Amino acid sequence: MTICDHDNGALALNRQLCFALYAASRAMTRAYQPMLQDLGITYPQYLVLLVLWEWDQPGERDDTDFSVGALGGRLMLDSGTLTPLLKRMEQRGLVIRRRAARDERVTLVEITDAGRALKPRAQDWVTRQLDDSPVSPQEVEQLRGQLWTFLAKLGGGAPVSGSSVDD
Amino acid sequence: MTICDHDNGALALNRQLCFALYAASRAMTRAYQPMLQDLGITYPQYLVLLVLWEWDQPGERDDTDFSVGALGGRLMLDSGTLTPLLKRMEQRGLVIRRRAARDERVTLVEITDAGRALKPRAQDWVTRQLDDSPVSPQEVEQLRGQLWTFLAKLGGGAPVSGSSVDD
DNA sequence: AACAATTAGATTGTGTACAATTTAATTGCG
DNA sequence: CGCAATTAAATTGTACACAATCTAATTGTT
Repeated sequence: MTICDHDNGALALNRQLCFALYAASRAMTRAYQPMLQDLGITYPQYLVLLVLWEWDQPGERDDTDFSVGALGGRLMLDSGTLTPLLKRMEQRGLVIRRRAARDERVTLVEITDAGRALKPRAQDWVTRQLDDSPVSPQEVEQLRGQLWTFLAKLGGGAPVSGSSVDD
Repeated sequence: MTICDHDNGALALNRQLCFALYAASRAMTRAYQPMLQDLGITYPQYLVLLVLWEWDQPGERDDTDFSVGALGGRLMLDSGTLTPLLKRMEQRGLVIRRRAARDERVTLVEITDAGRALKPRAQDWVTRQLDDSPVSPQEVEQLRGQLWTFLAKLGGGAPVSGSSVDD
């Protein structure tokens, strides 16, 4: 039983980090569904809001940097994903899209009050989850750290580049 | 600088385990692209093949268990995802789909020789990657373990259920 | 100024994910 | 047996991902 002569070697599914990541990522998305459904948004839209909420702090940045490109850089998503996603968010009144005056190629993304209004609700939910999570804050912290270390070595792009190394 | 009065608290993007998982999973898929393109398959199709290659060992299981449902259980995917994916794999000659004789509701999935032929090529690539990876085997192992621990606590389903706890 | 090269998004096409519904086969029970 | 519940896939509809291509605006030369 413990002897596995059938040589799947490096290819055993359970041995694959890639599958563990894939499964864990989808399980995480699933775990967010109750909140997302309550807020009426999808998971990637929620990630967009996380960025916009950060950008919405007074005097954080030059307004001209709130572009589709900057958003994509932060989330590592390209325009093929973000453009339709942002259009849907615009239809729901969560953001406004407009061309930059100084460079008409650039589309600026601005959060609306309706978008801001979702923040405390998300915050409450996340805080509540962290409180009665079966996973300890230390475990979460360690896993998150390892994932970013791993991502950096994959050349996938750093979690943040510069200003707000806030934790 | 270390004081972040703009209270994003629990919602700072970089603090989100969910985003780390999401980004890492997509980065991993990206890392597999060269091989996948070479084999002419997609990432989820590759995961299906990993399962089929495991099932393809002599005397491993009852044939009647090589169903869409069993595949979905292993990969945590439902028929809405698997059915079209398997149809595409069938068109490329990698698998055969047929109804089970004993229960016509069940669709059995069988690997073909063309599907088997991809295994050594994948194996070579994965082995090569592990060899000159910037991430040590210990790191990979630890991360993988933590992800499964985490997944189990999320209630996402165990990596394997029963027979082949082979590593 | 003129024009090739670059850049930022948008578009197109393919392939997942997954909720919700539908269809067909099987099971359980009176 | 007969039929309501269950079960397994398939289907439908919405929303990502991402490669490849296209379009329009800008820049860097000469």
